[in-house]
Amino acid sequence: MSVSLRDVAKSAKVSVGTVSNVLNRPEIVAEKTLNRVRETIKELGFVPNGFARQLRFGNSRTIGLIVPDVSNPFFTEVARGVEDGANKRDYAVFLCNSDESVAKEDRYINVLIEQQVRGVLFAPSDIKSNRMDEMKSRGISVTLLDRELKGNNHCSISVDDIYGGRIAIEYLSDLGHHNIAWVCGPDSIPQVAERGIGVAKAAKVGNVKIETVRVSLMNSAQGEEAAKAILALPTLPTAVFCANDLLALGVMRGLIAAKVKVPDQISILGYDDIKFASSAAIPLSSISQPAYQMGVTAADLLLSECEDGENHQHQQIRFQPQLVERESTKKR
Amino acid sequence: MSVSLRDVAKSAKVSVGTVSNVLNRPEIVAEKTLNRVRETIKELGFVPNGFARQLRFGNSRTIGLIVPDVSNPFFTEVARGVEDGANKRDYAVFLCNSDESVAKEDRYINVLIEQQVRGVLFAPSDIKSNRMDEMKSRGISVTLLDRELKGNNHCSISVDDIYGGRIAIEYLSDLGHHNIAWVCGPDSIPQVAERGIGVAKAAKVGNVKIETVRVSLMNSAQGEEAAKAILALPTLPTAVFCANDLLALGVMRGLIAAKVKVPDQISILGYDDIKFASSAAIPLSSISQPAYQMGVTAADLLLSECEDGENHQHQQIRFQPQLVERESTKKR
DNA sequence: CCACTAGATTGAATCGATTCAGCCTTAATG
DNA sequence: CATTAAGGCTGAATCGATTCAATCTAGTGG
Repeated sequence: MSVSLRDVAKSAKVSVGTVSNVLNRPEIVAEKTLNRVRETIKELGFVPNGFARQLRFGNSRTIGLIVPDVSNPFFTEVARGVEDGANKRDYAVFLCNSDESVAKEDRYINVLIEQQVRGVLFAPSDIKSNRMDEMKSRGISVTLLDRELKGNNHCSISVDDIYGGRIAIEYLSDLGHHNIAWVCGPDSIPQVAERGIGVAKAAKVGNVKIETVRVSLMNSAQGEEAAKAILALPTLPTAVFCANDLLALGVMRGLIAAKVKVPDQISILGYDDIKFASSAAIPLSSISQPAYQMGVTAADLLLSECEDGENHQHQQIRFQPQLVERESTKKR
Repeated sequence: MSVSLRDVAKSAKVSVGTVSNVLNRPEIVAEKTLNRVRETIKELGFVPNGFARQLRFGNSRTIGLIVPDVSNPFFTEVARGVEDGANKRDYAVFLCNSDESVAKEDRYINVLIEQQVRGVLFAPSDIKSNRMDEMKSRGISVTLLDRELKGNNHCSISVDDIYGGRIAIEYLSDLGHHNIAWVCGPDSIPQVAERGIGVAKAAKVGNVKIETVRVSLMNSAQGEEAAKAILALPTLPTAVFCANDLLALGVMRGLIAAKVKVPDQISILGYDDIKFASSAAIPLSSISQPAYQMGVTAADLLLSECEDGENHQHQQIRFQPQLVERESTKKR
């Protein structure tokens, strides 16, 4: 069925060792032999069997990527970045969606161990998971994605959500808004909680009044609900900051439906800067996370850990979100 | 570093064969031995080395997924479906982005062959690629994604884009629109060309006048340009059908900016039904493709081909897109 | 007490690429 | 001509799990 190195050797009338050398240390093989063997390889369509190679080496050129859900736009971009970063170094990526289920995560970790991946990029749903140590002890490097862990046992890539919340309020405050609605989901989502902390901090410093409007799900339908709640507030805020863009778009729709002029009467600021933010009716200002770049960096970090081995220094890289100003926010 | 089956055997004072039997055919091992060996396995934290097993078996439990770009919303959903479908059968998925580059595709195909994947889900940028046959000849099943190939050598999963174009125009025509602008990208994109064929067919039957507005890129900025072009038309159409949702959102923005009432004066219909379509200022009516379902089905199809072997019947599955009616379209 | 059987266990051979000690040429040097 | 060195090349041993023919053990029946 499949052509083996031995077949090539036989066909080219050299030993297996020589064929192997042609592949891995061509410089020590005589020109003539080199060409002949290469010819034969092409002729037979030989591709080395990765298993055998990896069995010998004891490690592969693959990594695992465990995220809650690739179809979440943030992770889509991260995944794309990871893939590019890994590809650059000639690694292949296993895509694993955990759906926030620890059980699914566990199964995947087992699969990845069996596949002897070199490392894992992991956005755990439960940070307390002890399986990270297990992977470590099996020689599999682990880099945390979008999470951070106390101590210095792992590399990690995360976003400074507190900072993101802070610059959002600072920006709105600079525009002259001192009465702002903060539309967010449940605090059980760490990102929401952190952004909220940033909001509170900046509000204190800037002397801004914050009205918190909490919804259960962070989608645009709930955003419309939030708009209603905002309109029912005793004093109408002049700006709304939403914990994500979908909420913001819902709020926008709700406000426009109620004949509120955006941004003239109320400014709206989102979070995430999803691709469609700029395509909205009124292009949405948003806090952007460098998701793609995070993915690339994560892959880089993980693979350098894999390849440096002992003398690797764990790093905690924290990305700063950035304000993207569009048309949904305006000076008061 | 890593514990091998041999280590377990030594520690439990049995032969390697017995340990292997404990793992794979526990029913033929004596109760007492079974327990002792299992104990030892747990004690040493032994996990079998997948490479060795796969080297022996000659095949893995992995598949490859080659798409132009996972961050394209359609493929994001497909990928998610594929992952779920594969996971159900205990397969892991390699994610590969080709960026429409044949060279990158080629490199990935080599990687996948090396990894001895069981099968590949492939959305080739160039359908004429002969590497599919090569994979076949290596015993790797190939299922085409979102492409179809004459002949009956491959399974394939695709969408009936002609049908999609047709039902779009039929729907608009039923609403009383007989003067419709068709906003699309270059015909070199097969999907665009096919949707256009459907449009033309339905127009002929329904006696609808179609104005084609062609743009170079299918994003929302170009959609705004298209809106200008539409407004400059000698007779203003009463509906606009766009080749994808981003274009449609751009058109929507352009029309609204020009004080055209949507949908009262002009209806807008998109294509793809991206997640964000329902969150638009005026929720966008669109032609929806069952991307997630396509992914699941593709994985199923591929894996049943892998597992059935000889007696597998190639199937060409064609999904029908569906109209999703929202608020951007209205009876005239 | 032997023969026979079923059940349990063994361990060498296997998969395919890599490695490395050692062999074979050739060329250069004394 | 003998010696040495260097460059090429070889092929057995290796990685770890699986397989299967061969061996061993205990139990039953004659």
